[in-house]
Amino acid sequence: MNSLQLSHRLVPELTGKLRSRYRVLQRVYLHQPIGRRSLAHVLGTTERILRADVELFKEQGLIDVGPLGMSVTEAGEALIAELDPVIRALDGRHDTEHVLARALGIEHVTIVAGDSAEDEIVMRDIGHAAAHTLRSHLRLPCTVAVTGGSSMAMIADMMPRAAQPQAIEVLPARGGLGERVELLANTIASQLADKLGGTYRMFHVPESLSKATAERLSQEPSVSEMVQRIRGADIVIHGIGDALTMARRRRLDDATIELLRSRGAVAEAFGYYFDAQGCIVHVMNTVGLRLEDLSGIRAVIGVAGGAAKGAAIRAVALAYQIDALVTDEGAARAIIEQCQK
Amino acid sequence: MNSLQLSHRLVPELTGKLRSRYRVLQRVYLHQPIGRRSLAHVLGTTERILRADVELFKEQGLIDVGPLGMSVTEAGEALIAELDPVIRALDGRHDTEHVLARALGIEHVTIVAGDSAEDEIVMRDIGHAAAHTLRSHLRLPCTVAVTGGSSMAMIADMMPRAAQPQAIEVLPARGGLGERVELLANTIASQLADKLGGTYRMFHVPESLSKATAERLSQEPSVSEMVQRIRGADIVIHGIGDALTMARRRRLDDATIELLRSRGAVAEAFGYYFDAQGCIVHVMNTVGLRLEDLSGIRAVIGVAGGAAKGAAIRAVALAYQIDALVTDEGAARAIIEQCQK
DNA sequence: CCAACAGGGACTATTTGCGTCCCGCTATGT
DNA sequence: ACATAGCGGGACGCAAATAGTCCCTGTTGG
Repeated sequence: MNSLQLSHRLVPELTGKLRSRYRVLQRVYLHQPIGRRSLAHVLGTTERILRADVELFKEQGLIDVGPLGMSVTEAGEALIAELDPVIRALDGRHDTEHVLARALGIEHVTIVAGDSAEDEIVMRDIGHAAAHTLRSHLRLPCTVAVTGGSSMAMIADMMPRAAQPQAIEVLPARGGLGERVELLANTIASQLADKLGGTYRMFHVPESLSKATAERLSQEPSVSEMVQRIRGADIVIHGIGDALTMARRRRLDDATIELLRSRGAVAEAFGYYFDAQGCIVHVMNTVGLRLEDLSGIRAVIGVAGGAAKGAAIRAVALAYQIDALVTDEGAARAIIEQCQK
Repeated sequence: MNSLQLSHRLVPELTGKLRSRYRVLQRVYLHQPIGRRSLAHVLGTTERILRADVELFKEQGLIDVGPLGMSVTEAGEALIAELDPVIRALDGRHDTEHVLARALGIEHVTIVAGDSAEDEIVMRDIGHAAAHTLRSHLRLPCTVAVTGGSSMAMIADMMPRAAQPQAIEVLPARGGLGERVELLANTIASQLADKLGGTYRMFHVPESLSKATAERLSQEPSVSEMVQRIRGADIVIHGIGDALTMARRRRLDDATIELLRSRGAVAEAFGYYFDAQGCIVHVMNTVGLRLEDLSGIRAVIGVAGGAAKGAAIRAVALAYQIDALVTDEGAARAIIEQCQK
């Protein structure tokens, strides 16, 4: 029982204020630089009510105010980091993390507050937490394989920039997925490498190949070398998608979509589609990381948020061994509900 | 850095409330049963302002309200105990304790909030803390020697009653001191033994004997046996007095008082008078514990509070080895001031 | 050069907190 | 047995802190 929980008995209004102020400070951090007005809009409160908080933060030296808006100082950033586990324990996320860890057989689960489906900024927080998780798993020298997707893009965005070059190589886990360039694994690998002070390699392989073409392509020396590198990565960090959403985003043909639907596909991860029991129901014909490679990889990190992702997360956790999961309260609730059924 | 100190950055108004509420709850505990009106009077606030706190405590199940007033529940008592170190650290007493411990060469110093000279209830708190200290030093079976005085009486009063008999023998350290029966070492020994579930022995020896009579008395078998027991005690817990105050209370003759004054006596403990350097300037001719016996005793616990006792505490700390000191902020401040001179 | 958004100030409405006075109840002492 | 002192709790009204609203000025970026 820590001192805060004890104090809660004597000053119950404490926790509410602490949480709300933490939330405000964290939002400033995630949005910085940002003005009071937009912050108020984002947080769903009024501007006036934020002024009290902002003035407090300012005199505590937690934020700087500039012409572009507010941004948190180093001290503020440190406070956010130090207070994170406190808040986490305070609203029971710490307990939920353990429940989830046991239910899914994942060693380390991190749940950020909110639901990224309802509030897009929660995605940034997931990115922040996932960046932290990734960094904690790095052991130099190190090869990191990444997938595409919005969660992954956010990780690269929220990753703090390394002061010095580091012996890290970032690779895309598979050929291109998705259509928007900023969500491609190649793009994300380059951004992440940039932030980490490491190097990256691109991997240009078209999607939806015929099986024969894919195999021939794999035998090309340049491709084959990349595939070797990827399969020998130390860390894989990947998004977890909803099967049908991903299928549509990849413009799969109607027949395949119907196949997925009929086989009860709920989850997608690096080109594999899984049903609720974690069985593979479909595989994309692309080149790169295969499911069977995962067992040889030191750390497999999954990232996904939003209530709709609950089923998908649970499915992939059944399908293969995940070492660390970063998600949000929305997804966590959904998973726990599913497990109780 | 604990969670409360971290939270203080985001919710600074919190600590003030926590402290004041803790103070209120603690006062209820020390005065129980007590009504809102008298509590308000004691705390120097208004009744109305306490109502908010009291209602909170009630709904938190920390106090019971009865026709005789309020009293704290077991849960409340536990909370007070658990929160004590938190508050102690919060208002810097924890640091002061370490400063004092180093300055006086005492291993364990406990400082309770307030000044018992200004507020008599602080004496109860000292008693409470000293009772706790004493209990923490008990190793059964155990012999405890006690002196007289108001501090000591308060310890017996605040000592929680043991559920079962325990192998503890409580003895008066020396012959009777003081005039009021409730402050006599014999009385306190019996009360303390009662609370601890132990046994006690009385020791009736008149004060201010001639040296010859005292020596003859010591050779009486019954007296001699008691003296042996006392000198072999495991724990000595004693009050520390101001020299002149004690001299007057014991109705010493004017010549002796003048002697004490001329020799710069500032402190008194179990019949010995010390100057500011800790040198013995006078000894009462009574029978019982001698200064030289202290070195063979496992734990010597000193208890004294109030700004006026500062010099006395410092003097006895120089005179002999004290293992644990229980005092208040008033005395602590006085000691630190003295040391800086 | 101007539109947009930044922080900060001023005024008002609302809520909360607190002082004050009162009542009914129950132990306690005569 | 009764009077009384002390208990908790209710009610009302004022004052102060809090929050809503509107406005002003400076900076930035197209």
